[in-house]
Amino acid sequence: MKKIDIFKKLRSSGLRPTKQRVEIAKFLFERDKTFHFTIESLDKFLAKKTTFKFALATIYNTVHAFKKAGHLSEVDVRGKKTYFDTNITNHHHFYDNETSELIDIDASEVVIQKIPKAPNGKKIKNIEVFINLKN
Amino acid sequence: MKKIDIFKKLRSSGLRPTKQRVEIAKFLFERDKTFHFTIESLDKFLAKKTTFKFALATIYNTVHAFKKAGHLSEVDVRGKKTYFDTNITNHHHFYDNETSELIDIDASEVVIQKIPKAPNGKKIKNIEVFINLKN
DNA sequence: TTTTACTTTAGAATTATTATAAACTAGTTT
DNA sequence: AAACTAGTTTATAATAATTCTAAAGTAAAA
Repeated sequence: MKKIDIFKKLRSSGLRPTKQRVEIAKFLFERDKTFHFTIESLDKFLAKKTTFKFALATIYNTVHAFKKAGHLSEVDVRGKKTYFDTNITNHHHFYDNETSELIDIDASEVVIQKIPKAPNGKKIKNIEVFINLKN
Repeated sequence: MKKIDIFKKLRSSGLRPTKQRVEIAKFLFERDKTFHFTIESLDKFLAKKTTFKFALATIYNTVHAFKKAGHLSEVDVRGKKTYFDTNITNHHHFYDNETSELIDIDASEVVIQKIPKAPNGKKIKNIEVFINLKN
């Protein structure tokens, strides 16, 4: 993804392309594979990669802005920290408890044959399959 | 579940049947349906139901002791609070985002036809299906 | 009944996250 | 290009959930 695309992505989401947002967006979206992270890990990655500093609050703000704009999704993982995912398509996850690592599973790789119907008055919003791994 | 069973349950898990643990165990396990709760909600329920006080730390300790002993399971729910479940069988959940409520789905009600194989060196520990609900 | 090891408790500490308010900056207007 | 305006970053404070700590209490063993 080119710089100009980053700018477009931000603009189209009503986000001003500030120095920090561009840097975070480049780090998150200029890659081939999907990327999973927590705010803490993102902060560390950015500290290594770039010269200028990011306030933690800025990282929180920016990541949530991206999430709100639909550029990131949030993943349900047991634990205290919130995990984010650059893969915003409908998909599932492996979770490796030993390494606390998430691995994407393409939606086509999981076929569900039978599912209960939603309780009265409710509809199914989405189905998440979470496969816990062990060694 | 009778009081004597509660005692046995605690004993067999290496837990001394103290006043607090017995009271919490009775509240959690003397019921027909499975029960979902957070520490905060359990604290409120106990405050209503019983006369003596429970330190929050005791509730945390006791719930974690029950979990460690296999009497409770923890549920992956996005958000800050940790959810627990008195249903320790292999099963799935509906999650109602409007009410923050969990509803059990029996394992037999979900049939998965296709699943990817675990990454090299890893094995599948368990599969959790999480169905998000909307109105 | 004395002892010992485990528990409870209140409060402090920690961790993740969100709020705040001042300083700053991008984009627009002049 | 200078001035303006609205959105942004920052450091720090506040909040929320959870864990830690050390003293006081209690169950079970001796």
